[in-house]
Amino acid sequence: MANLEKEPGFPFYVVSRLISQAYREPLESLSLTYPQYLVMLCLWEEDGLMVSQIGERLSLDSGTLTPLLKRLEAMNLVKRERSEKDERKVGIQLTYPGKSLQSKASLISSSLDAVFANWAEKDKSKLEQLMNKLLESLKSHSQKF
Amino acid sequence: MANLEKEPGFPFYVVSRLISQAYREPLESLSLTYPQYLVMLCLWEEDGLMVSQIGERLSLDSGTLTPLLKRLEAMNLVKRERSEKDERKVGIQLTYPGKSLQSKASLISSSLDAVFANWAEKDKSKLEQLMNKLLESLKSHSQKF
DNA sequence: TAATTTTTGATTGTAAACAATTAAATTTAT
DNA sequence: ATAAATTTAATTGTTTACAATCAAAAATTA
Repeated sequence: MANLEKEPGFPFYVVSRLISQAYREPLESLSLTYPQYLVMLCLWEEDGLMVSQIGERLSLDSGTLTPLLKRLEAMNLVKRERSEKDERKVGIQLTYPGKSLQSKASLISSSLDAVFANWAEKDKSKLEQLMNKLLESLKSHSQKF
Repeated sequence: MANLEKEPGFPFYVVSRLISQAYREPLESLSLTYPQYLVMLCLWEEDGLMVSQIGERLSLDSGTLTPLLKRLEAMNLVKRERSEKDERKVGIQLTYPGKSLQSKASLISSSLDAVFANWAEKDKSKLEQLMNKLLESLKSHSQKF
């Protein structure tokens, strides 16, 4: 494993995919994918966000978000409405079913609890802290976000 | 941010994508994507691996690897040869251009150095340690890997 | 041996992810 | 005011990523 072990990015790549997989089963009850769930979390926090604002929060661009939001619209969870003031902007509004889904979603965020079950609290909080630090470092070196 | 902040998986999701983006520019000189680069790393470490063995090392299944390997074959970096002993198995051999590419690849693993430049050595090693621990925890809860 | 199960990779279909480009509207500068 | 630059989202094309299924071969069991 000499080569792969020298790649500092590799564990992050695998961990991210395994986490998405861990969310898959719990999210089936909402018929959402993991990225769709994250978009819904944004909107439950603040309804009526512009596409660009969702993109800022999730570090995703319109090439990813536009089709994803159209799928959420097709599921009748959101409405996409072009702003009248600035017709470049598209606001994303939760529909009633979209708002209602939040109650079902409260259990999802504990999907990783089993994974961390036998972890020391200290390690969990340290990892969280270092991941946030890394996120900031990466963003400050990123052109896009 | 109340909702997103409660999602323990979110930072891993963003970090992984920002890391892939950070590798994009350095990897352009090899005309490789990040996942293709990881496959090549496996093969530079051990030539002639079966598809399933690459999948184990990278936690990827054949639905991802088969088309990726066909692209590497189209680039003349690998050959795919069905085993004579067990005709279900397909061995992946490096071509001469595939082997030669390794010399150009030595610089790639330092693509994140700038990101970690002002990090304390202690934090870096702690993060690496905790990520490997998390990887093991996730794998032990995974059906697939 | 014959039937069943497992292994292995390929295929199909859907959904992200993102670079590059386009189009339209707004803002800024001249 | 008008030209140039910026913002914003959509579009296009390529590449992952993965579930589900299939087919063939091999290994196991009856």
